[in-house]
Amino acid sequence: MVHCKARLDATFAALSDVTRRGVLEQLGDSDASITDLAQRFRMTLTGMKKHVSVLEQAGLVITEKVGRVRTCKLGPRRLEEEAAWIERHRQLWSARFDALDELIEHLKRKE
Amino acid sequence: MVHCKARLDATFAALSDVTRRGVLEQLGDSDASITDLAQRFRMTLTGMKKHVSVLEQAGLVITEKVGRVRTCKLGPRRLEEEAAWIERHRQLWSARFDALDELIEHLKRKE
DNA sequence: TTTACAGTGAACCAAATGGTTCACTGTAAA
DNA sequence: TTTACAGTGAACCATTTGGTTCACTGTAAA
Repeated sequence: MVHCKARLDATFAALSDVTRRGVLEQLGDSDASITDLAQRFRMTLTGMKKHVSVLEQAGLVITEKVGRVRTCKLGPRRLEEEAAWIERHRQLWSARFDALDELIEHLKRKE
Repeated sequence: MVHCKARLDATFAALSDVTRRGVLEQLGDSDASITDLAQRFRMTLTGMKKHVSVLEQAGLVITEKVGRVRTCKLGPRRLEEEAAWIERHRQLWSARFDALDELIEHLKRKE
């Protein structure tokens, strides 16, 4: 469960960078090499490699090196945990706003 | 739309810290002052104030200072954008895995 | 067998992050 | 009117982050 917190940390951190979200979008479209990605995002090979490593660390991307090219593709994680976290909090939010709505209704009826 | 990217950045960054997620959970339960939160998370007032500012910046929390105490509560944003982003990518993921499943099925039938 | 190319790792850099202390302001309570 | 308390801002600090360059390895192509 501590483990789980750390993973949420890693995943949300990975998603907090616009370049990395872009890489995920790209990989949703088709697999790509480090060179492909570096070109598309106008960045050094080394720089892109780091981003890919972050995504890989978070389990969002998997890579395989064959010959001299490393191919990146979307990983097996489907963001279930993150979706669940957000959904849970949407419910908290909603509950509170609903309560507010009810209160307002109540006050209205009282007048 | 650039605006939107920046907001996703800010929100995911805000969510990438375990303390800040904890604060959101707490505020889902009940409103709290900076002092309350600082105590609960064993942190300086100043430190907690910074976290709250980050959450406020991302629109996840709103605060109001009356007298000398600043009360924090969940903000009007309900993480719709973030949920949408994640959902969209869950679909991308799923589509790719479904395609893989189909390929496997196809290969099986061929044998 | 050269030569060119994809990636990698180390070293470096500036900026951001997560935290502290300390001095201060403003408000509430005695 | 003291005094205590909640918050704030500035300054500082260590670590992380997002990026670079440069030297290197290994593989593919000529």
